[in-house]
Amino acid sequence: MQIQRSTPLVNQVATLLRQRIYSRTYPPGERMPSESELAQELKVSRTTVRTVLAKFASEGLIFRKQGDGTYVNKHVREIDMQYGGIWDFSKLIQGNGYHPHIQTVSLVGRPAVKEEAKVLEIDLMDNIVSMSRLFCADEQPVIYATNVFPKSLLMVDVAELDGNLPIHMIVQTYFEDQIAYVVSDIEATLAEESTQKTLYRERGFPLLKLRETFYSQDHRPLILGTSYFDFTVLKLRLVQAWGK
Amino acid sequence: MQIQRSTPLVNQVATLLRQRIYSRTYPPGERMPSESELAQELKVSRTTVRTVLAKFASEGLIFRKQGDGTYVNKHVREIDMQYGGIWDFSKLIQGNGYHPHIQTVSLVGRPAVKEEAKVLEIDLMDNIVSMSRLFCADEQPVIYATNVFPKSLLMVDVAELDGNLPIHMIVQTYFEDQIAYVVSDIEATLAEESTQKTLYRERGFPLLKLRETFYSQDHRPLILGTSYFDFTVLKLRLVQAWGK
DNA sequence: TAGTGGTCTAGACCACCCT
DNA sequence: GGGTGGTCTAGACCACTAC
Repeated sequence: MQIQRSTPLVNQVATLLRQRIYSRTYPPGERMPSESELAQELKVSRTTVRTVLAKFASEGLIFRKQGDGTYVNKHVREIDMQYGGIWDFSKLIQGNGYHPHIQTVSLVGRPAVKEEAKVLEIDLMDNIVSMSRLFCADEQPVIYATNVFPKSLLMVDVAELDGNLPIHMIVQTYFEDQIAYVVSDIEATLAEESTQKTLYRERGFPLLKLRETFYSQDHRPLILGTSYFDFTVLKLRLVQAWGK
Repeated sequence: MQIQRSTPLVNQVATLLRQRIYSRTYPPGERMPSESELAQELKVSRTTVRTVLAKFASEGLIFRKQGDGTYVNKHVREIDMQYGGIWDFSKLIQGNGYHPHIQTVSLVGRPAVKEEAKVLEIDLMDNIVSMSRLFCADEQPVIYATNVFPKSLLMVDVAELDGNLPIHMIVQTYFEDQIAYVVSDIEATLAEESTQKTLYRERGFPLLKLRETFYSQDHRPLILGTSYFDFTVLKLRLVQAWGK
């Protein structure tokens, strides 16, 4: 009868409309119902509908033409891939159509070196935890990622860490904190014997290198990540909508 | 010709608050005035203020804590850089602190090859225009970009093209159209003699390769771009805010 | 002209955080 | 308890596009 109020209306509406778009109830490239029609059908205010549509537009999922209507992006499939951000590697692998698998290569504690201390805003030689993991797409290794973080953030013993969790779940579970934003520098590099040869490709093969810093809501750096990325298997794709 | 309409309130508010944030009137990491205070001071509704703050939050410029307040991101400086998107190379160069300069290397018409025809959704051998440009940061070459597009989109003669314009201005001026969104695939590659050697670095130097497709509002592909990017000079940095 | 999205308002109640 | 952001409403007018 009435819509449940357990979760916010905007979220419910967003979930519903997203489903309709991905299930082609509103086909790619076609015009979808007007704001007023949606508001009437879902028994919510036009403002609530607009909040959701604005978010979709900023993701590039839909496009809106004043005086005309709202259209579903013809290339939804490609956008689907990057939904969730480029730094959630498991989701990225799924988005590329593979089944993700994480293998923990090493998990050790050691003192921080200069650059780590600087980025993580801790003292030189403070204890940090370094976790190296190999992400596989259908058993094929595609990303080699090393994350380091201050040991002081850990609420549990290092041995208790579950290396299969995505990074934001690790923060949530073991730090009792939340990732608020990520700053990623994208570079290119060559596969070196020391780290990548056995994992990926022959020496000298070009790889993408991601240097990521994860921050909490109060701007504290939580994790410093360095990842090597085989783009021949996994597409690193961004969709950017113009303006606002 | 001047447009009559006064600028929308949300845009005015957005511009003002952005200035205050970048000029440190609201210092990085500090709490800024509440929504109600801002609404009162600027004599607009709280909804209008919230629309602007929501946009800022999605950019990672501010963070909001329910029951507490709104905080300016401590790392505003770094976020500044990517504001405007990663595909406006002139802005990107400016964001890195350099003065941008564009040099047109070649501008020719020719028939489309297979992949170009497919991506641009035209027939094989249809006429296209290929424009190669070198972007410099303080006279140092950093990006080599080739853009191809169907000749049929051009409203003027090829000779009239101004190679100094950013890509979205070219679309606006010569296509009488608008870029609505961009799909970018990011790859790594090695500098080759044929294209990059004289422009960038020694052969075998790792470069970023961007494959971009620019779309109009009605989902027509406008331009296919292939760019080689020297990340040692120019940082390719992304900021992603977590969920919402 | 009818209908669309774009802008904007005033006010209500809620969930949450601080002291 | 008092203030903050989060959610939501009902309604108004404007700018634009298709017909």
